[in-house]
Amino acid sequence: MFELRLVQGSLLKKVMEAIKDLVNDANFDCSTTGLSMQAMDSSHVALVAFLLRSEGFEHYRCDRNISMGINLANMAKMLKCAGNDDIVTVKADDGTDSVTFMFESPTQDKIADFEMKLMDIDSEHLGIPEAEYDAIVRMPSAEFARICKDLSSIGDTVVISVTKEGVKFSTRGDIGTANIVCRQNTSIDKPEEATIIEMKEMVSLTFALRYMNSFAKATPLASQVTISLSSDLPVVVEYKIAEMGYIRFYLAPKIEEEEAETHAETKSKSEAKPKRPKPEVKPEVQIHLEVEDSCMEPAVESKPPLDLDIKPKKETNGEVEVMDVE
Amino acid sequence: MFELRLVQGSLLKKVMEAIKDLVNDANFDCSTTGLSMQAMDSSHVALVAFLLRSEGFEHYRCDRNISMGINLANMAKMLKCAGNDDIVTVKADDGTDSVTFMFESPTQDKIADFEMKLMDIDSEHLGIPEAEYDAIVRMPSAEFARICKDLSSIGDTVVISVTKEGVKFSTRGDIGTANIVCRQNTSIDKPEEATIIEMKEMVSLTFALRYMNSFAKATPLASQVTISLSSDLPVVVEYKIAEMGYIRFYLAPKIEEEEAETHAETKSKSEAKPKRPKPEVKPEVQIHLEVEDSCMEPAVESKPPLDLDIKPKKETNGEVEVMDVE
DNA sequence: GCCTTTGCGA
DNA sequence: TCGCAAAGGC
Repeated sequence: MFELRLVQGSLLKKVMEAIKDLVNDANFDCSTTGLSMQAMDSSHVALVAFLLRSEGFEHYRCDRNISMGINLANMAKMLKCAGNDDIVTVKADDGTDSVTFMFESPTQDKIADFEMKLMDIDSEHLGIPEAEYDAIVRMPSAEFARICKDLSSIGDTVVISVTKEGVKFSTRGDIGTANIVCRQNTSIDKPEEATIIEMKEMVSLTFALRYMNSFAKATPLASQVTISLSSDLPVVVEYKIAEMGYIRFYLAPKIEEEEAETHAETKSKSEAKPKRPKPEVKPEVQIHLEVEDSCMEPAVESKPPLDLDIKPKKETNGEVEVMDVE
Repeated sequence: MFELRLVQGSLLKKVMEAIKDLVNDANFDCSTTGLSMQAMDSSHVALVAFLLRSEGFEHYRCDRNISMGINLANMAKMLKCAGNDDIVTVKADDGTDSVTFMFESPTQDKIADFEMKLMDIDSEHLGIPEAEYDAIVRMPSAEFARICKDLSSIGDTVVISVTKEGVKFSTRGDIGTANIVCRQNTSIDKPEEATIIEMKEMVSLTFALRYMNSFAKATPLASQVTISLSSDLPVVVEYKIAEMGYIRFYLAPKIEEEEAETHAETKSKSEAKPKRPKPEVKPEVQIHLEVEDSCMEPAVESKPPLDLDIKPKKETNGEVEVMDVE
């Protein structure tokens, strides 16, 4: 049987709110390591992964590794019924096809339990190799969210360009162009407002703002966000969950059109971005984070999917290996 | 070249929010006097004018008078990307067909620049003659906004009647009638809560609430609103912008039906309102603030447009005469 | 945490 | 165009 108890129940609610719009159904993997999930978004463009380590729970018991197939919208619905101060307990008995959520009000005056049917979901657990990134930007999560929201009122894609001095977010749309530069700043007294850039190579990559805005739903989980960029890898947008783990979003860069580069103000930096080198293809199953087909821009030629260097691991018998890279 | 810098950037945002629903496109006139705009609303029923005097800006430079054709919705979109505490810089080089907005966060850690295409807009600058008004009401802007909102849930038009004692806002609709009377009150200690009436003649005029509610979008700009009424003139609803200027809305009164007057509770006062005397027609272009054709009341016979005594001035070569009546 | 405001769907 | 739900401000 599997059981966990979390005093700060709002945390689970926030995790669900952050991913439910991106992923429809996913397997929640429960092991001695903790509770984790990994799933591609419904259009196979982005990948979401979170981990909540067992040590972070007030109580955690996992007799055997199990995998619970969950409809995220339904689970979010149920968790919405928990008060923000409620203590949440999640319980799944072996051999049943349902999971129970229990919400206890802080005063213990109100106790609710919700039972939800589980689903059978085909999915393989992907081992995502840790990579070296050309640039890692750490900045206030609220600022990142604001920038993505603002830019998406002008254009559909964002070019993220990193230099030693700062990070620039640019877009262009029918009504004009926009550039937002965030300077590096190590505010010691307010570390949550710091913007810190670790850079090996200058990098400039293009992403669909639509997905960035989805990722930014995780903002309530952490005051800072970490954006890891490399020319030939999907960007990683990570929110650390205090004391427990993280939620990470992966998104393949858009291949910039030649025409688009002509306009780019960061032209000189574009050499830092090699033209989409073919990644070494593993003979096993290929996992694709596909370049989004935008029905808004029928003129833009649809590009072949970007191969991702993600090695699939066959998940056998509910046995799960949780990747724990910190 | 033209450049202005405004520490209180939220002010420009508020001006845009106040007018963007009323006017689609308009010329922004930049002269040594300041930045001003004058435009009729898209259905030619109301007129909007604002002035921000050059002295009010932290920096103001205008080498030659220029007129920038702006799509207000787009400009509002861009200004929404400015933080409320941001310092805003607006820049337009001569001979370019675009304008740049720059937003600096208070800490200078974030600097954004937005470039917007300008448009070619035909419009003549109207000299609006200062008029003598029968009655001028000054009252808290929030109260005026609340009244217009409340009344529009009952009826479509408001009758504003001014006597020495106070101002009455009345409406009637299918579900009943409403009258809201605001007494004159000179609160010395809280001048922003005062309601002050300067009256030469009793006056009672009818306006479309729809427009009044649009005007009330300017409420965040000033704690007080001034409503100037005369029987044969458009009402002026003015919000002063502290230290800088004003935003003014003009709206032609509706011609009351005889039937409507029968119902009017202010019947005795209706003599103060001469039956729509034909204004002296200037031989130049006639500017009409047309009486709105309400598709809600097909039974009401559409009246001919009310001629307004507004003398158009041909705007020549970007030369602008800013009316500055305080 | 509540309330106003804004964006979206009917 | 109105009403509802999510989001931002006090």
